Amino acid sequence: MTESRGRAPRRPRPTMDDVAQVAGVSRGTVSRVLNGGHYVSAPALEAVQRAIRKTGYVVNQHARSLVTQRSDSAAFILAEPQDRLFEDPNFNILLRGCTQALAERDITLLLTIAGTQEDRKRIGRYVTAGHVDGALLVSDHAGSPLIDELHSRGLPVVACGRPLGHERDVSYVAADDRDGARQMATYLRSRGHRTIAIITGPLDTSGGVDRLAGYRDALGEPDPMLVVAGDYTRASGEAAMEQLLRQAPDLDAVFVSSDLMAAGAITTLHRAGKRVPADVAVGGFDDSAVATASVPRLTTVRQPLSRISTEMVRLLLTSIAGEQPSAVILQTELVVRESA
Amino acid sequence: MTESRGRAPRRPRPTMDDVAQVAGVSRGTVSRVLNGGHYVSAPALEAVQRAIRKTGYVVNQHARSLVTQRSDSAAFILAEPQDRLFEDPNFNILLRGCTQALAERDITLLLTIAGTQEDRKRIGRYVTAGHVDGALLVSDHAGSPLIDELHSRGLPVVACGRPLGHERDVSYVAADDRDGARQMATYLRSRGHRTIAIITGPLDTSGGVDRLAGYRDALGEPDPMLVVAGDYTRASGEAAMEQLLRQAPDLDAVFVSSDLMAAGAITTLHRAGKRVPADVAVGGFDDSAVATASVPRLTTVRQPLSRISTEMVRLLLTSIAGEQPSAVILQTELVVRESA
DNA sequence: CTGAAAGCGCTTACAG
DNA sequence: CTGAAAGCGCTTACAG
Repeated sequence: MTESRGRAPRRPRPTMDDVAQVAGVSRGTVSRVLNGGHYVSAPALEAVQRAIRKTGYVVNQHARSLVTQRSDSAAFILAEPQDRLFEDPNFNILLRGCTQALAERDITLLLTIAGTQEDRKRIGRYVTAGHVDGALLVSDHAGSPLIDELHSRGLPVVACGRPLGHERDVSYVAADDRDGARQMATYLRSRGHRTIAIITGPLDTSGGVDRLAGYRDALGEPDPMLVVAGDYTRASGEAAMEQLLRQAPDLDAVFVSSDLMAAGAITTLHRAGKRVPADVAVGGFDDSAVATASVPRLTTVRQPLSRISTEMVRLLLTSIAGEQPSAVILQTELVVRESA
Repeated sequence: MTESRGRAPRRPRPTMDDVAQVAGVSRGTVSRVLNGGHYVSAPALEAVQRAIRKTGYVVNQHARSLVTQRSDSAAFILAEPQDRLFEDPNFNILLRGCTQALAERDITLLLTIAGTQEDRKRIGRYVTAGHVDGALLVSDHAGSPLIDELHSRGLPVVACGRPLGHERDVSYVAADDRDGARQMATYLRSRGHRTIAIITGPLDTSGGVDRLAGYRDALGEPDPMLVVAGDYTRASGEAAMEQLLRQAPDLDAVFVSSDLMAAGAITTLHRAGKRVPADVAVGGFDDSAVATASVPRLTTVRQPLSRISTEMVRLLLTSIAGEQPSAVILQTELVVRESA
């Protein structure tokens, strides 16, 4: 009664020696059972399994990692203020895809949020102290010290999106942002729009510069009044659209570099009394959940996020296995709905 | 040139012995420097620090943890499908508060999402393998095996909200849900409303049952047609409101057990041509960011989430230090805005 | 197939 | 204040 209540007794955890003793075998045999059961006789195997159940043994990961030099876990590092993780459905998909792909290999994914400079330091220390075998780096900005530190420590890293300035140093997986943007811009022009503005992502990220480059490929060098940068948040989409409306009131289309910002832009347009797409056509990027939740539903560029996750995990595993860094670029696809 | 490109050389990590040799001291002295610098002479201290810098030494956490039996990290376990984390601003605040409070003690918080049964198993294994010193358990449902496993393994655990069925086993921090609900229900009646419905949270969580109990305290046993359960998501708020409108078309007020669900309920009311609060008054619970973003802004019950975070961390630390479990109940407060 | 032994990289009494 | 030594709990060749 008293035993079953209150704090669970902090009895010392059973070790492999305890299991070995109960099973009547040596510690080495217990270890072999734990690590695949090869070279173990059937009776020994069963005795060990029974002993494990009886003692409630759980391996001590620190001891194991100390000798194997592996932790069987990886870090998902989000180099953004925490709010972004919560606001942007892309991260959601990405995180889920990576978690699942790693779980299949029995690797635990630890989510860490490196929003502040201080966070980045703490996380840099954490991941380089051997806690993880590798890192998936999401949404890092050019000039961030994080990627430098991870790379210089020799930690296997895979970035999501082209890591500006580190294209040859670290592996990465990216959608073909430039081509996707080109498709969208070309489509908008083909629909008869003449004054096509762009809301870009941050210009220290590949999504920012590459989607702008694709727009330029299709439409040539734009009037500077038609270009405003956002930071991928909904609020920044609203604000950027306001600025565009002031700077270029005659625009008849806008290519927005993310669906979430596009949803924000639509809010601003409605508030200004503009109809979408009749007065202003709006194209997004991502094809995330926001695209179909938005009214009208977004014409957008689909990037294959779950495929991106599995490729990131694949590259991470090969990198942990000692391979050279490499890059994977995935196709994008125009998805036409109502907003443009 | 080739050296600076491609894969960083996987040189073996420097160990304490390397540092000791460079500094010309023993390994013990290096360890003392690392652990606070007590009982170390000034020259030795400086020599070691220089050697650490020169070698780029980083402690091997596994080796350290093996002897200290501590990992200096804790798990934040969200026992919900992943989407909930992203949708509900409460988790955001909670996570941030806990991360920060722990960072001050140099403890890293690992976020794990235990949405599926399989996740829960994997995470149970992970946290009981010594990876973390304790766990913060958020949004667990009655009957979930997770809390049993953690507790039976003797892992220090602090729950957010009253852990139904484990009130004496594990520490927890909760807002006074029942009193908050009582305040809201009393307020709604004082405003002249006569047919006051309730959208509850899941009835296998304390937030679900306790807020319903507070409503009962104030208004007595309700007509069953006035009670519908949601699951704290916005979508469930919309659906529950639709059901209420069908079951009790004459209702003139509704107490919704979370702000996010309340926002969903308002969407449904507007869609049905009802004005808020003129036709139907809506009261929320949480006072999260949703409350002020909603139109009209929500009258709601404030729960002190950041205070809850710091208390959770405090209890976790005392539990890790070996103290008996205890509970902290924090006051709630009615916040009147436009929706009721 | 199995056991004895070395060793992973630390911390921490213990002498000095 | 400092060094030598034991020991944390595992895995993995190495003999047998």
